[in-house]
Amino acid sequence: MSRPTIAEVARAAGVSVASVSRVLNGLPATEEMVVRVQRAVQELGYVPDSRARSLKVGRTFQLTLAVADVGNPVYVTMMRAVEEVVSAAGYRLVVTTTGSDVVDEVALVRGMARGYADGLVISPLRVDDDLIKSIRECDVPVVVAGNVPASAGVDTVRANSPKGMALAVEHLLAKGRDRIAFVNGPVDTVPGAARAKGFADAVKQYKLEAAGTIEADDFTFAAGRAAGREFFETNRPNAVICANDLLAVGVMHELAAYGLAVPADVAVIGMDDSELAEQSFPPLTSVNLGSAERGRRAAELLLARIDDDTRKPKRIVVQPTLSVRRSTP
Amino acid sequence: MSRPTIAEVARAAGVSVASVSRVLNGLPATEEMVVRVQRAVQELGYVPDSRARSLKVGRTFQLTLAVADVGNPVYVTMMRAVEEVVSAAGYRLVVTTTGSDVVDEVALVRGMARGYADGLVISPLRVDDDLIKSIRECDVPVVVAGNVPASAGVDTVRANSPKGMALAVEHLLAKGRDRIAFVNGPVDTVPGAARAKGFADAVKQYKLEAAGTIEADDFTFAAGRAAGREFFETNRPNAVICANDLLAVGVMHELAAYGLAVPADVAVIGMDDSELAEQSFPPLTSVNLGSAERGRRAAELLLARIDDDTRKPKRIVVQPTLSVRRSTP
DNA sequence: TTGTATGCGTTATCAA
DNA sequence: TTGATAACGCATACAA
Repeated sequence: MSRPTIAEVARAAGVSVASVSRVLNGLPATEEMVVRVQRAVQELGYVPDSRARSLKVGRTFQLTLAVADVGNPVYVTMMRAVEEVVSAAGYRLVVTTTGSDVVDEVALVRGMARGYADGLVISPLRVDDDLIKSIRECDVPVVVAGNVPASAGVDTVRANSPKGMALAVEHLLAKGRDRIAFVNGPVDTVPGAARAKGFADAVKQYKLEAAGTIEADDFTFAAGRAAGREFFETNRPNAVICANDLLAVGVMHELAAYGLAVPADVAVIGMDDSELAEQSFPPLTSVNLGSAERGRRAAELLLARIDDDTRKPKRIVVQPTLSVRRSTP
Repeated sequence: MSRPTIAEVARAAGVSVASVSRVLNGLPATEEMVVRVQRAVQELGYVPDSRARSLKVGRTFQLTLAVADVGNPVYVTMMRAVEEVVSAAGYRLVVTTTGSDVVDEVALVRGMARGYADGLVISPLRVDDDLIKSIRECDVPVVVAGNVPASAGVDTVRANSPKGMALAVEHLLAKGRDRIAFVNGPVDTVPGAARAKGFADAVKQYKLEAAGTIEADDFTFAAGRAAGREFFETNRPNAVICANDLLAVGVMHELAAYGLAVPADVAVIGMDDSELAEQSFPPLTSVNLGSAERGRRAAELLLARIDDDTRKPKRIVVQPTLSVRRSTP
């Protein structure tokens, strides 16, 4: 015996399928009707089929969050925030990993047309015209957690990297560190470009002589280590800012290998203020770019747009703060 | 104008909906038919609706992976492995966080009856009769990544914690550490109970005098720190084995706070061999309980069972290895 | 308030 | 090989 349908419940309760549906969805019904239906539901162990319901109402009550790398702890933070908001609104969250290739991102957005989910929060690592186009043409609402042009006409919520970079530089200068190096991720990515600009701005504003910039191959721990190796063969900075926490932890490992103490010899600042910042040793001073708040607001924007698709696209910017820990003096 | 349906494609191509469906699903058709349909599909930008398809074929081509805590890096490893297998088989993966409460796990398994997904891999932290019952009664195939009784009649793939614990103890003894402490997670959890038994066995086998056992409140970094604090006020072990990497990193932080050097004063071994083990400082010697392989095999079992529900339940045990890093001499 | 009947978009069965 | 048509399980417009 397979799963009972609403028709069998109706038969068992001696009422119509419409009445069963109404009771199940909390629409007006007499006390007796409610009792009869609920009893039948109970007895048969009836559970509504979400597939059929989805087809009928045109919604899956499922939302997608697309991130580049589930191994990056910043996405854990963001995921938690998004999950909290959407589940409170009665949606399930589907987390998808796109990888760092933009064609996979485009394929994902295009695939949304199949109706897997009612909406999408995407945090794209790389953005090109194809991606913007696919987002604009997407059948379901999309919110970008990241930076795309206003012309894309889409809700966005992004971090303020330049401001965050300024916080990091100010902190280091206040602690007397003036030879500041910068380890970035790939500059052809959205966060990479933003961090690069932020660092350049800060250097100019504070009239620093930048003690070298290096572009790691990726935003990962391994890339951070490799960058660190390359780095300390050429420069001798007394501080280094990294584009995210994973890179920073990688660099710290390499510093240790070179016998340099953190923060005594070299101060290190990460970005994202992820759980890893707290767990690393020494605990990592990190720029909190508001990943939790960005996730929360992105989810809220998505829900709002699902509710009303005519509203004007919002562009939210979340301001950074600095979480000072022991990797800086 | 909204998304085109198969009927509109049929009209545009001047053929029947049945023919369109056939072409789209690669069933036999004449060359000309294929061309005409594909052209119409192209022109209209038709994309099949997965909701309707799901209702008709009774499958969503979606699989669920349920884990306790997305912040635990061991699940990242497992998730990656599962994702790889299921996506190769044409399924999307939905990752769900259950938290550590068994009633949430039961609710999740029960909810599968709604037909959200075609199968479930669950890695339960706590197991009770309700959960076993819900798994046995579940409408879709379930594979347990963890330890449940054979009487549950379900496919399982689990780690060999006792063996892993033995590896850790042997390694420490070989390095001359004889006062070995143990920081476990909650013993009312599946992994907690398994680790506890494993440590007790190893202590007996190697005739150790255990230098204290402590039960942390959770399998988290914060709980590890708290456990470490409590610990080093009472005991002075020269080695400590932790039930997972997060706990181990927490304990190492506390050791540093007490001015104890790792591994010189105290050797530390974690379990799971997650990415965090590599990233921690010093890099953490960790028992690899085969989380990647467990994920892979669990996914394979699930696919096999979806394919044939009559096959006899398999119980796979994955053997551990030791990843030696610098937190041990 | 309740029941009847229709349709959501697709696949599958059956005749042609 | 192709076309007409009946489901899949549910929600809802409309009638009673």
